[in-house]
Amino acid sequence: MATTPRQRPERAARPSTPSTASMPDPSTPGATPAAGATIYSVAERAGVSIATVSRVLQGRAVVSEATRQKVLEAVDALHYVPLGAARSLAVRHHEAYGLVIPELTGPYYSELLMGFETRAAELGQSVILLLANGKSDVPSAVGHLATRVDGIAVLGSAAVPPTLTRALRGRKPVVVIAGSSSDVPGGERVELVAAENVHSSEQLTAHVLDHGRSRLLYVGDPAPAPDISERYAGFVAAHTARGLDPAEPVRVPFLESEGVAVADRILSGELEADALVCANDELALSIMTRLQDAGRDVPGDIAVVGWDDVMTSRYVRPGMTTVRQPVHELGVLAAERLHQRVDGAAPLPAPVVLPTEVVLRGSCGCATP
Amino acid sequence: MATTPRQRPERAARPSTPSTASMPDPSTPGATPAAGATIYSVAERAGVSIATVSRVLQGRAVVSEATRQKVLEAVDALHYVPLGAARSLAVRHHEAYGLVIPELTGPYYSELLMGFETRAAELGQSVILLLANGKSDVPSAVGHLATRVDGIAVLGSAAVPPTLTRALRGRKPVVVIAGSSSDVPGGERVELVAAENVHSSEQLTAHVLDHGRSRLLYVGDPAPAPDISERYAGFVAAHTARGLDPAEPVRVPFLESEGVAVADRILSGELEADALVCANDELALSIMTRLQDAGRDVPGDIAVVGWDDVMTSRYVRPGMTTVRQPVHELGVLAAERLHQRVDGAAPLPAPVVLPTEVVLRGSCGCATP
DNA sequence: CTGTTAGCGCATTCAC
DNA sequence: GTGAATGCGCTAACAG
Repeated sequence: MATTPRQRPERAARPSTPSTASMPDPSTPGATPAAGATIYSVAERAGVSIATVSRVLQGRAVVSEATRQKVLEAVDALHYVPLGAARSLAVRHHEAYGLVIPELTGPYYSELLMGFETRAAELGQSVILLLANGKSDVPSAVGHLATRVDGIAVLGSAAVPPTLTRALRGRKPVVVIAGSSSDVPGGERVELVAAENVHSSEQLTAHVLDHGRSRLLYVGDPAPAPDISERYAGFVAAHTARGLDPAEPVRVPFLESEGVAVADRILSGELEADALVCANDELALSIMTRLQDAGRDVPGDIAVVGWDDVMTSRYVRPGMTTVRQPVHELGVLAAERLHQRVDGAAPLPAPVVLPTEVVLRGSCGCATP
Repeated sequence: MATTPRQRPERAARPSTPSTASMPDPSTPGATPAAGATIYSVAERAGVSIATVSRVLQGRAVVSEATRQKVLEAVDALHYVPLGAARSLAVRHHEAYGLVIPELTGPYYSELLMGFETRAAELGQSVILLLANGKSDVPSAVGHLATRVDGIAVLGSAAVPPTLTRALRGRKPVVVIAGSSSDVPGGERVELVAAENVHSSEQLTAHVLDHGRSRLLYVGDPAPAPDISERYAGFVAAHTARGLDPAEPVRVPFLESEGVAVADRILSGELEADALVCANDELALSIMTRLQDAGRDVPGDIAVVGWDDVMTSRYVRPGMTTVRQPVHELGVLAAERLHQRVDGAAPLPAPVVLPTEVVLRGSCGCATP
């Protein structure tokens, strides 16, 4: 077979309108052409080459207004929807970023995702979401994700980072959100973005101590999530700074039901404390409510503080003292960094840390505003 | 140029290990090969054809254990990550579904998304998320999305459906979540999945009337969201059934700040009512709290009920009477239907409607549990 | 301003 | 059980 000009097989185009389609009525319904118009069919119908079709669709190169119109007309007459995969293959970019988070309960992940998606969209990137919880084989799920994105953002607490960063070994840019440096095996090309934890936790704990409390308990398991262990470190630091002895953390999962259980252990006398520093608001809220229902006075008998400033924290009485993180900004930042990296930028040598804000309400002992 | 067998340009493969890589130590770090291993480089390294590589990676066809190992070895020596776009182009499927929702505040969208992602993942599909709010040009964003997915699920209240379904005209399967039949212009190939609204709203309203209330107000704008207008229809129906005259809805956006404003209008006497049926919990909660802060007794002076059963509704006192929707299931269902459709199934003729559940707590006047 | 021509990397018949 | 060849639909030089 000699080198003949590429002959596209005439797609069984069975024109929906008989023939003289000189001025087709676009509003005519039911005129769906076979299926799968391609750049070739559009080009043919417009009487131009595929390059021209590509040009007007891309809007990059200059095309005469006349041919431009012909192409546009053909495009919507045929209901042409370009095949993203073909474009991706040609431009050698997926134009998509992956985001891996554990789940989507509470405002934290949602805000993160919103920030990420917003910025990604501005940058012309799609976002493919992967929820790690409940996936039986996370590594392979991540591997599959890597197949279709230019870069991946992972939440540090997703328990994926180690596996992930190893599996990808510099193959794709990765940014770890709210992770710790230990997530980065041997200086791989991984970046970190996070909200400040240690200092604000120390500050919050000190504030509670300033209220005259002396037997504080830290509630929540620091082990699985880097940010939580940082918060516990702050808790410890505040104690150490005054020569006090910090208690071991009460290691429970971050569930409302676990909060109730902790409250019961306090009510039964098993746990003793005059203040509770909780790993997040869900825990703090469920504990406080249970305590109150049992007749305890918060903060009179016992102070309770949380972390995240969820909506409920504004509605309960007393209001929940907590810490607000710039979660949305974290998402934005992650997308931004990913974009830089895909563009060829070198990974930032040090983690980017965003400031947090302690929100004082009544549950810590402050005069309720 | 005669038809010579396709000569792949030897990728500048500068082998990271000198030569005799007979038994390469996989743990050796820093051995990242150039960049972008392809199926060709893997094949070459394994001494097989690309077809064979494809076979073992796909796991479909039968390959001898020996060659299988060689391939696998080459794959991870080269850190081969297949290019999803190339696969998509070849198999003529994106293996991805799009989900279009307005935003991600509150538990509703999150649960929906979780359900959708979970089911999609089980079906081997990625999910590309598009948040409509804040996008200046939603139709084009959706158009771009259509470029890279096999099907799209849209939230009825996203205000996209009409544009969307028109723009896609049967090009891709679409399922509208919590939309109304009016979203489906002229019997296009669009499906509807939704939670029941009219009946449960009527039931909830009747319950409030049964508490002896007579001047009910519906708070929230039914116009933009089909599900809200259905709920208002239920509100109306409950009144009509007893020969009562339903009030016009108090048309406000679904924001806490708006709830506060509504409460203020009640406190000032501008609005008069002994019960408030709110379009969602956020509204109901902000109104109730404001009323209480001003000294009003809920439900004594005025009853308040919401919709969605958010977390806060369990924590406030009195507990918020509300309606729980099977949101997660809605997401699962949407993914499921999309998959069926992509598989060639015909669109379901009638909407699939999932049952909801009225949750009675104290804010309606019930003895608070 | 427009058309021709190569690939992009993978899955997939066919042969063998 | 394995290899050679072809095409998926699009972008991007390169000519004209």
